[in-house]
Amino acid sequence: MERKRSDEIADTLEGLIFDGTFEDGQRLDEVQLADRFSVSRTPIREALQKLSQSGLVEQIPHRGVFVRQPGAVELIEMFEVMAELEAVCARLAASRISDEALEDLNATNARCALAVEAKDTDGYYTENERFHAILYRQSGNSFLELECLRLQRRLQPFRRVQLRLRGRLKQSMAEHEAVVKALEDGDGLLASNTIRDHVAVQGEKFHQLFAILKPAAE
Amino acid sequence: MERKRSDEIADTLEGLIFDGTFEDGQRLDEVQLADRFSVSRTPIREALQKLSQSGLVEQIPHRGVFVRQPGAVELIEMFEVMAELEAVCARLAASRISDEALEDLNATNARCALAVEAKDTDGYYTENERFHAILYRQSGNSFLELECLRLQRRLQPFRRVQLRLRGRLKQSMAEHEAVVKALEDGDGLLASNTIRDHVAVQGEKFHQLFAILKPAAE
DNA sequence: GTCAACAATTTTGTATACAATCTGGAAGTT
DNA sequence: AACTTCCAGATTGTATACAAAATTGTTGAC
Repeated sequence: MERKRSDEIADTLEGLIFDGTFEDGQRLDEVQLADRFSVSRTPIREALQKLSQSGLVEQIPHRGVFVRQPGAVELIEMFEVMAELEAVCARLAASRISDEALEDLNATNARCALAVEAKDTDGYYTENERFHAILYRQSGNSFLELECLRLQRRLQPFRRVQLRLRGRLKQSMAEHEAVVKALEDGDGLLASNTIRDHVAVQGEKFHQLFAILKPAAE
Repeated sequence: MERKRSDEIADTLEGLIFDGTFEDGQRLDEVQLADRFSVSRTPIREALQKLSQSGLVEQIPHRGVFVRQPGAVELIEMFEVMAELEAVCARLAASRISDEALEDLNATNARCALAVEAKDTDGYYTENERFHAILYRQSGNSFLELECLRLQRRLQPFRRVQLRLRGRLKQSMAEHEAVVKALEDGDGLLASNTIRDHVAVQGEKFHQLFAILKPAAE
């Protein structure tokens, strides 16, 4: 499967923005990037436009594109929306989910538990993402599923950071189990509230972390 | 305020897709469009990429971009998500809304009523959009507000069609008033449920309309 | 010394030229 | 006759060239 060069570049740039190589407000010079990737300006511009649509950079006509890292307030807002979207997924899933998917959720949770035991953060992270992805799918609404995946992807780097907090992994797992339990009981409201808190707490935890890290960076 | 030519083209193309000039599955030929707009392929490509990100067209590498009109199922899904997002806005707004904004909502509703009297569909539509926009804003979450506006914009052409249905305008107005009432009482749950039904019914109505119009088009 | 206007440079936006890839059909083989 | 191969045409993706706009630096007047 061949992809376009501009797509690869978009992915690479996305990574560079996520990991902080490009800091907030920095202008991304087209010719510099073209030189760096050994291509012309054309695919660079296409890549930047794609990032602009995702909200990772801001494009100002005749002035250039600038990295746009979300601030604390915006992050909290995004986590709030993520929490609400997942809550919707859970409520809808409660009446639409299949037995097979419930089984799948349990299996995923079991693998999560193994990863926690083994202190395998990466493994936990993968399974965690899978857990949420199943939930999105089981909302029975493909459009909602896609929107959730989109936002999840956007928040990915920030979710990851806060998993380091002591004891968060075990608590997170317990919350997952509570969600599955509620879904098994067909209790949409409970499932909805549980997952909302589960996600919202991540935003709050991140906020704390942010408050700690920010002064240190200056 | 100077805009880029490619942005204008994107808007124009969006309109042409909305009003059905380009039908579903049709390939959008770059050179043809370039000729039509009297520009080179470059701004055309930029415009098409933008539309691709919005989901109005699908871009298949080395094959071209194709118009992608949402089918009945996808539309219902989108309306369901819109309903849920607005429900979230209402719930959040119930505890965050300002007296001033409440006043604004009432004023907008009053103008809606006038438009209904005058059979001014366009006027009603404008005020209706404003009503919802205020609600998004009063969620107190800018990110949520933007997401709502984005989806609203996407559904715009389909919302408009279903307003023609007999008696829908009056009923819609009554629902608006019920939402404001609930917000004034600080009853987030009621406001949430009311607005959800208000939006969801639009999706259902549209579905009916779709079922009627579809056979006629063939 | 400060501010304003203007020119030079840099950078973005668009046009054109070229390369890579896909589509469709004709020719040839089994 | 059906299937495969390969070539020609068309179309997308990328490179380069040019035009328009903005930033920056300099000069000159007050």
